[in-house]
Amino acid sequence: MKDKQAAKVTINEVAAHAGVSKSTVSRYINGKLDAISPKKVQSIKKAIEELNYRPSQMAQGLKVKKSKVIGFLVADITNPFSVATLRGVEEVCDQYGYSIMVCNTDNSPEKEREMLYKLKAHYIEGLIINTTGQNNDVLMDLISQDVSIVLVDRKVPGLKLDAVTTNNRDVTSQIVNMMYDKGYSHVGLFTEPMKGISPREERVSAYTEIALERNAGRIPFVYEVDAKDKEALLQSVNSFLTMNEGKKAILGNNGLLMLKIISCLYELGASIPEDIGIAGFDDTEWYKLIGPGITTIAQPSHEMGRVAMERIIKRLEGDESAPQTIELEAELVLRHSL
Amino acid sequence: MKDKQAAKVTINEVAAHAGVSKSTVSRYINGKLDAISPKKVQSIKKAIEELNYRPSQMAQGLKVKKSKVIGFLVADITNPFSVATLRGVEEVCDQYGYSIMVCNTDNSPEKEREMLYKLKAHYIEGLIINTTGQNNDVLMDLISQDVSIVLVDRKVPGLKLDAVTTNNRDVTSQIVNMMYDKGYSHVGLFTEPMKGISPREERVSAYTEIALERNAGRIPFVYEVDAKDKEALLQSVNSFLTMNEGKKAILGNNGLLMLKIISCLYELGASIPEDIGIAGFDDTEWYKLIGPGITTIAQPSHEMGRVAMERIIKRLEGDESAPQTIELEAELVLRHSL
DNA sequence: CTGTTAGCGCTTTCAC
DNA sequence: GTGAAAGCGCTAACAG
Repeated sequence: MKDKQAAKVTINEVAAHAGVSKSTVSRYINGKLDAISPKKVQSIKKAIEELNYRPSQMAQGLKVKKSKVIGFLVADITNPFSVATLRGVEEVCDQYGYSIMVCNTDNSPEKEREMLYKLKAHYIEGLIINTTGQNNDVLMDLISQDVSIVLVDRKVPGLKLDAVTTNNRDVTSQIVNMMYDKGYSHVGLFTEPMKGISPREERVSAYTEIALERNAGRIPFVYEVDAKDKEALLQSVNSFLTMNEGKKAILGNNGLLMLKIISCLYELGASIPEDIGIAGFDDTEWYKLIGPGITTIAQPSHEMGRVAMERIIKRLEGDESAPQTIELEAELVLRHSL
Repeated sequence: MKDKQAAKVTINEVAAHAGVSKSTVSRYINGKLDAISPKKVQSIKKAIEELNYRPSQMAQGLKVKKSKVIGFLVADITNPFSVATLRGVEEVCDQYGYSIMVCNTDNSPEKEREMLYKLKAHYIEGLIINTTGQNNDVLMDLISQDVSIVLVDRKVPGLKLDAVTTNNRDVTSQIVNMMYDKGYSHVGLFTEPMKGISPREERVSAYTEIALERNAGRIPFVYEVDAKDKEALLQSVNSFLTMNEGKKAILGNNGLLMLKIISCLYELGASIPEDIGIAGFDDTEWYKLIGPGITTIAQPSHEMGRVAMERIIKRLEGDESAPQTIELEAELVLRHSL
């Protein structure tokens, strides 16, 4: 390590420099200006500027049990949906002086658990989480430690927590109906394993309901696939594509999966929407540039992040009202893939 | 606030529970096991498990001046390039028990400065930054505070810091040459304002050099545009497109810009590569699905994140060698947009 | 208004 | 081996 390390300036130096006690400096820092004589305010201000002093979050935090950091725990930060949400969270964090600690879980409950403990050790004040649903005990522990939690996108049954989600059921019904209206007799839903993940389940359930209703007698086509298993996915897509009847369309359960499905379609030489229609969830700017433009359900992910963080701020400010789940509206973006 | 708050379990409870002093527990936590009698090791282990104890990072940090957090400061976390890098950083952070604090600067030097101070207040041990280059003083201050800094993607002249970059010049020359080889007589480079940002400058300079060499007498076509100003961009693209001579191709300086340019091309009804060729930097999975597939220079962004973080770990472990810039190889991904 | 004092939860000499 | 004590940088009574 370097030893020419300039000692960090502390409240003591400021106090000495300004000729006051550190309590007074502390008061100044905490904005209790009207409890300090104007001249001292001036000298403290001057000292702080000259020394370029910044209070240590660690020391402050240790004392008041407030770290000014909030945790953002998602399955995969690489997912554009998560990034957009993070952006929203960040905007309001910034506004209130909070910092964000970002963690990936890769949908692994064990990793999630580890991360939760890590975040706890950092005394996070709030947590925005896209949970696997397998660590409710740790979540409860965090709650008892006074950290404010809000679930984004995924709700957890039996966990009374604030949540911000989208109207998955409605919007799924809407698009599935539209698909049938457009004359697609066979609409297949591709989804990653549900594993109790609420938005996936809601979409599947809404789809199934409409499929049953509109397509009497034919079983709904739900393909549960692993987006990472390219071969298997290709198989599934191909088997759906080559069923020898009807006009077909695929509904993809999320953006990442859509990407894989479209790749498969290209590989199989199927053209959109002539050979097969397709629509999905999430929206990225790229969607409009792919094929004829992909019709999709755009989630207000950025907004979800903002709302989630605002909820946390409210909680931190003392709001004790019952947990609520805020459902934001997803938007159907019509392009030409159907 | 809730008052049923379960007190956080501290080292004292553990000590009491295990019937030892807190010094001994501290020794245990810090792995000095051979300095503790085996039976005490057992009882401490048991106590920790039963109480589900985790040492407070804040308290530890305050004492040893190590927060176990590293800062990740980028212009725009929404940029896929940044996300991939973050992912890489995260992997190695995880491995060494570090947490990441993520901040956006939006390319604003003022915001960057604010964030740097914020990060400093959190006693970050390391910083991975994609800098505007306008806050070298704060960076130096951080250095004097013993935080290890590594620049990613963007180098800063005059700042002797570790950096990880890509071989922009080489790879740009390569692709530009290829474009001319393919018979494009007019290749235009579209870039966002250079403002001293090294990769942009390097690419423009490499392009200019080749353009001059291969296209004697014709001035290079460098369009400096604002990716956010849709109208102006459309203008520029159109003016290049409608020059009434030669076979044309565009080279876009980064992924975000590419997206906008391709949109413009679609809007103008130009088809790729018949009416105009195009190639760019960065690579996202979507590139292969757009038009005929976009030829691009894929940066090893994930790898860059890993390498950057590994560099920090080395520094933190005491490596005092001279700052080095590690240049990773970008890869030319040939598809059919040229 | 302002300084003194006592910790926050941990690490680290320094004795025993 | 192990505990007592001091202190990291800060805040929060409590006097004055």
